[in-house]
Amino acid sequence: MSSTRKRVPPASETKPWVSVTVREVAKAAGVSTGTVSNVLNRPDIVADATRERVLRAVESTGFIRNTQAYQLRGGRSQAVGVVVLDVSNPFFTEMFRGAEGCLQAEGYVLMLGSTDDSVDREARFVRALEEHRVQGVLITPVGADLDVAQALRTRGVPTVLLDRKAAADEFCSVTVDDVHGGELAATHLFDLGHRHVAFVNGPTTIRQCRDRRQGARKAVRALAKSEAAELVELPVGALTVRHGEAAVERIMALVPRPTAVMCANDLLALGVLRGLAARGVAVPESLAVVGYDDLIFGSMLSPSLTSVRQPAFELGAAAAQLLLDEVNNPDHRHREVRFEPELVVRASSEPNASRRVPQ
Amino acid sequence: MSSTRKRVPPASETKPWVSVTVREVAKAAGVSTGTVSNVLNRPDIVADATRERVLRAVESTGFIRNTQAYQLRGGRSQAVGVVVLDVSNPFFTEMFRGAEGCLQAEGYVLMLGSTDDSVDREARFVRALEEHRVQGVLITPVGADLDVAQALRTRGVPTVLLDRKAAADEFCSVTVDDVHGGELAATHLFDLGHRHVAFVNGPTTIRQCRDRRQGARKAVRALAKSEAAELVELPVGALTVRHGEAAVERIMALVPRPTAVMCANDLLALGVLRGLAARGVAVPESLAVVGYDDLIFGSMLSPSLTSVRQPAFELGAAAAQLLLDEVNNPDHRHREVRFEPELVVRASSEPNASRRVPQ
DNA sequence: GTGAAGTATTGAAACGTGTCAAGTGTCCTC
DNA sequence: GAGGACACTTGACACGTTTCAATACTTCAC
Repeated sequence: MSSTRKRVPPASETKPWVSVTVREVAKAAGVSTGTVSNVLNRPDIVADATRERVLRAVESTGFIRNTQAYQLRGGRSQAVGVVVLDVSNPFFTEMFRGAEGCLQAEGYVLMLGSTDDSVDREARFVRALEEHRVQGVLITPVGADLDVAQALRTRGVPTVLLDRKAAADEFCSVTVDDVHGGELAATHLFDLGHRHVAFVNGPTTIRQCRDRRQGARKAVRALAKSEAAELVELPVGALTVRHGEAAVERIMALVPRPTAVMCANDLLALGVLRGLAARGVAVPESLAVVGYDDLIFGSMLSPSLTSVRQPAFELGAAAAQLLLDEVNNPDHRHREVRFEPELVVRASSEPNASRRVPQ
Repeated sequence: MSSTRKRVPPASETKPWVSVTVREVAKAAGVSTGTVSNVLNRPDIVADATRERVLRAVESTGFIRNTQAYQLRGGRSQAVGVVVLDVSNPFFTEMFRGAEGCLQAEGYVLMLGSTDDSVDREARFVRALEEHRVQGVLITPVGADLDVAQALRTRGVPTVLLDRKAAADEFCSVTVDDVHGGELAATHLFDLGHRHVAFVNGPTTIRQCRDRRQGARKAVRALAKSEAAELVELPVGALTVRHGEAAVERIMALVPRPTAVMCANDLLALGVLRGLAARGVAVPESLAVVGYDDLIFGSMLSPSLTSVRQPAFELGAAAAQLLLDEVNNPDHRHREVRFEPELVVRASSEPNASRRVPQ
C-alpha cells in the first residue's frame, strides 16, 4: 500500500546537473549528515580526524550550501534589499557602494532595484524582497507617506530609511538636512546679489525636493526688506539631465529674466548648463547656476558647478551599520544619523571662485 | 516515549513576528493546504467559490509566499546575479538598468555586486550567488581567463558574459568590438594629423583595455610609412577619474610631448581633462583628448569630450534576453550579440566639431 | 568491575511549499 | 439504482538543511 505512494520522479524532471547535497558529502566521508552540518557550523565540537575527512569530502564533491534550505530551517537570511529612486543617478550608486562595502563584508548579498519614483514599482519590488525573506531593507521611499516602509516594519523586516527622516522613533534613518542645504544654496545666490532666482525643482512628491524648496524659501524670508528677492519655481517631471535641459526654455521665457538658477539636484543642473551652452548663454555672467549633490562630474565642467555636497558614500555606510545593529543587537534603539550638507562654490556661480573645498 | 521527542522551542527563539504560512491561510479559509497552493499556482482547477474564499483568507492573513520554500520544493529561483567591475561607473549602471528592465518584468530580483577587478571579491560574490541558487548570472569577468564563469557553467548555472566574448559556443555573450573601437579612436587622431599620441590605459588584465590597445596599435600599423606615428602607452592602476588625473603629470613629462591623448575609458579621460585644466593646458589646441564609453557627462564638458559610444543600456537588455532564452527555451543555443562602437566627435579633439551624432 | 563523567556521533524531526495519487461527492445515463 | 464520468479536494511526502535528544564509546576513579 504505502510503497505505491513512493514518488517516482518522471523522466522529464531530471535536470542536467543537480547540486550536491549534504547527504552526498556525508556518504563520501562515511559519516552522518548531522556531523557534516557540525563541521560546517560548529567545527570545534567535532573530532579533528573526522573534521579533516569531512572537509576533504566537501572539497571533492564540490558541495555548496543551499541558502534556501538553511534559511528555511530557521537560519538567517543572507540578503538585504536596497531600494533607490534611480540607479543611474551617481548619487545613489555612491550610496549603494557605501552600503555594499559594509554588508558584503558581513556575508550579505544586496538586491538592488530602482523605483523611478513610481509607487507601483516600489510596491512590486518590496513585495519581491519580502518573498525572498530578506534580512533587512534600505529604502528611499517614494511619495509623501511611508506606507511601504510601515508595512515592512509591522511584518518585522528591519528597515532603514535612506535620506529620509522617520516620523518618531519608528525607523532608523540616515539623513542630510535638505532644508539647510536648500537654504545654503539660495543664500549663496542672494549673497552674490542675485534678486531674481529661478528654482528648477523636481516633483514635490519627492521629499528631497520639498525640503530643498522649503530651505530656499526660508532663505528668501531671511532677507531684510530692503533687499527683497524673488524665487520663481519651475517644477519639472523628474530629476534627470533631460528634464533640466528642457527647463531652459522656460527659464529664458521668464520676465523679468532671472540672473541665477538653483536646481534641485546636479543632474538637473547639468541639463540646464547644457541647454544654456547650446543657446550661448554665458555662465555665470548672464546666469549663475547652482546644483545639489556635488556629483564628481560637476566639478569637471567648465564652468565647474557650484553645488551642495552630500556624503553619499557615508550615507550608505551609515545606513548599513544601522541595519547591522538592528539585526544583531538585541537591545537596539532606532536612531537617526544626520549629516550636514556643505556648500561647494565653483565657477558656475562665481567667475573666479577659488575652490573653497579641496578636490 | 516518542512524545518526549517533540520539539519544544525555547523561549529565546520566539520572534517578534513570524510570517504567515500557507497552513494558516488554509485554516482561515477552512480548506487544506493543497487547495491553497492550487489557488496560488493553478487557480483554474479550483472551484470559483473556494478560490474566492481562499483569496480572501490570503488577503486577511497577509500571506506572503516564502520563496525559499518554493524554490526548495523544486520551483525556479526568482533571483539573478549581476557581477560588474565597478558600480560607480555609469557605464555599468546603465547596463544594469537595461537588464533590470527586462528581468524585473519577468519577476526576477537582481543581486548586484562589484568586483573592482579583484579576483578575490569576484570569487566571494559568485560563491554567494551560488549559495543563493540564483537562476542565472550576468557577469563581467575579472582577469584573462574565464575560470569563474566556467565553474558556474559546469555547475549548471546559466551564465551570460557581459562585454566579453566567449571562447567557443560555451556561453552566451554580449560584446562590443573593442578592437574596432580602439582603432576608431586612434585613427581619428591620426586623421587629424597627430603623430605623437599618448594612450592612457588601464590594467591589461582587463580585457577591454587589452582590446582597445590592440585596436590602437592596429591603427598605427595601418598608417603609410610616410606618415608613421608613435603611440606611447601609459598604464595606470584602475579606470577611475583619480587615476586619469594622476596620469597627466606623466603625459606632460613625455619627450617629445604628445599632441593627443587617447584614454581607455571616459572616467580616465575626465580625469585627464581635469588635470589638464588645472595646469592650464588648452584642449584641444595644445593637446587633443578622446575617451571611451560616451558617458552622458562627457558631452557636457567644455570642451565636450570626443568618445567612442557603446550602447550600455542595450547591452544589458540583450544580456537579459539571452539569459531568459537560456532559462526558458529548451533548445537554446548559445549566441553572441555583438554591437558596433561608434565614434562621437566633439570639441576635445576638433575645436569646432559639428556634432556628428545627435544629442 | 562498576559507576560516573566526559566526548563524539547519530538520526529523526522540522522549516514552508508544491505535487499527485487517492478520495469524496455530484450528476448523468441506461 | 448501479455504474461511470466528471469536478474538486485532500493529505502525505519530498526538497536540503540544522538541531538536539539519545546513543555509543573512552577514560578515569574507586
